[in-house]
Amino acid sequence: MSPALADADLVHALRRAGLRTTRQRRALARLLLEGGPRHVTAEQLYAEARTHDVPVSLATVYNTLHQFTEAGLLRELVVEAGRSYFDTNTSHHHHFYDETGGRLIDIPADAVGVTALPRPPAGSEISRVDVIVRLRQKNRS
Amino acid sequence: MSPALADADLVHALRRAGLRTTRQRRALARLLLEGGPRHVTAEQLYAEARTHDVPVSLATVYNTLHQFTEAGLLRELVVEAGRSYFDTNTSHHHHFYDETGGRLIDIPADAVGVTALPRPPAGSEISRVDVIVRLRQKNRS
DNA sequence: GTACGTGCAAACGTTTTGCAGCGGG
DNA sequence: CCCGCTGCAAAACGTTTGCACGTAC
Repeated sequence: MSPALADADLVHALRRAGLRTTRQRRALARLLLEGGPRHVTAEQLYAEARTHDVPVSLATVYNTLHQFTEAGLLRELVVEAGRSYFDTNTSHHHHFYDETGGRLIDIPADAVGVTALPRPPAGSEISRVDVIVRLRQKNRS
Repeated sequence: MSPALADADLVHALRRAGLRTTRQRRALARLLLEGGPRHVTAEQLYAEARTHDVPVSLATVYNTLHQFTEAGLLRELVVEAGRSYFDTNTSHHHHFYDETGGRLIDIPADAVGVTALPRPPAGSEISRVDVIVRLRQKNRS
């Protein structure tokens, strides 16, 4: 269903990020990076790994997700209390969040204009602007 | 430091929201609504209540915050995994989030322009647009 | 009087951590 | 060979829940 990623590509991506290319990281990187942009929770990725017969523990999934995030391979999204999503699309963009189903949908960055923000407090600078458009099921009347 | 709120005002606000005017709710409402817009976590409010000799349990603080939110007296904000903030300013506006100190600062709604959003998926409508501008400590070089 | 609110402690789901052992470089 | 990574289990964290008692109305 998706173009197979060569092991060499994954190894390269990991090494560039300064991470050792362990079996688990390669497997998780493949699951994450294959098949286009995705939004996953740790639990989802963990389940997926086990489905694909990738022996990995939940703790390692969390560690790996955070390492990938620090390395710039992923972006962490917080839209709901007590749950983190990880987005494989690290470029600047925004999100719809379907509150009912817990699903995220990308919004291209250029679809949202952010004008004339107040100057950030002294000593700080903007690290990121997140726009989350929350969606509610429409009245089925 | 802040204009004392008459008990009658608090009672009125609660009754309008369809909530019984218990001692705890009156005390928490006073802490929340006195002294201008605030952003509090449940834990913060709990600590504050105890400081002010308001006997209340943490569970009741959570219950009350959610009831107030449902009643439209508060707005819940999720900016960080595993922590909810409650904003006493329920009008449409956005936020700076100081990632270092965990502090929130309001941004007036009209300082941010959101243009030409893609149409929401069929069957859903926009319930809210949250803009979070994340701040990082500037390089002290 | 009765339905709703409260307090406590225990349960919850997600995330983090401590540590012995494994394996990439 | 060594240091970083892994796995497990246990702990930590914020939050929710179940139930007996209290209280607003």
